[in-house]
Amino acid sequence: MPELPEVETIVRGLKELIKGRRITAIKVREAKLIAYPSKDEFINQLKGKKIIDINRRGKYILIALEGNKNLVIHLRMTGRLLVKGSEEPYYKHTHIIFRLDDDRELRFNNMRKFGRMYLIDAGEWQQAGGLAELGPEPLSSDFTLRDFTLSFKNRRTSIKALLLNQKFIAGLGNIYVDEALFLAGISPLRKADSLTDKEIEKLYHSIREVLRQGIESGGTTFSDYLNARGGEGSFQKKLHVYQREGKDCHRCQTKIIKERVAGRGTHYCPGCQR
DNA sequence: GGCTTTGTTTTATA
DNA sequence: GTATAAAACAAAGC
Repeated sequence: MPELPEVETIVRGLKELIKGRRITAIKVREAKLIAYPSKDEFINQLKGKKIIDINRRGKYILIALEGNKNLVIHLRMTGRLLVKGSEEPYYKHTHIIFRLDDDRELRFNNMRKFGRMYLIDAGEWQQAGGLAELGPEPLSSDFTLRDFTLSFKNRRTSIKALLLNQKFIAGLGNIYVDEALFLAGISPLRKADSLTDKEIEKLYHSIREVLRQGIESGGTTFSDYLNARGGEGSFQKKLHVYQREGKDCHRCQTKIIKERVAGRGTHYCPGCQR
């Protein structure tokens, strides 16, 4: 599940591998993955464009192209962006292929076909799904404890649901929300406005810490996630609660519980998360 | 063939 | 308009 650390790892890989390259041809084998504009427009506008830079906003990948165009990509659950030599065999579920001018290819692989691509002009960010409405970047220096604390006002939903809300904070998904709440010692069932200022501060630091560690480990690979080179991440070895149902808590040896919270599989330690 | 998975959007309700 | 919860949706693997 590509969340902020996985997307960041992919973006860093793409910067090294394809920045400055030119797109010479596009093959679209599954047109529904292009959300905007039409398939024909998408191909026509991309052909021949040079890749200026690659960046990230929340879980969105932003590929800046010459001519003020931006290729925006969301991987959703099972999306991969892989850079391969054009002679290398395709993985299963390779749906869109960008041929580059150095005889390599950028391949959009997507088992469940949930991922989406958007090709937009400079002023068209509204066209790219929820990109324009994202909340703050948790690792940015602009993301202050003061703003985070203030944003809890009048929020009565569960802390789990709130942290998954991309308009509230960008980039967290099911894995890193569960891990951040464990580090902070806060139960996912708590109502957001029941958190004390001290708990919010703990959570603020936990979110940033777990995301930094996730990036340092190159992301979490359970079944699908791979970086741009096709390599796996290693953060799955450092998880405290996610996918550890029934196992002993690393801190207090209580058995980890899994239950549905906010409609999602939610893992936590009833011993040290209150 | 029903169940599971998650990120996001949609819908209904207060 | 805002906040929230629940449902819907995407599709493949088991």
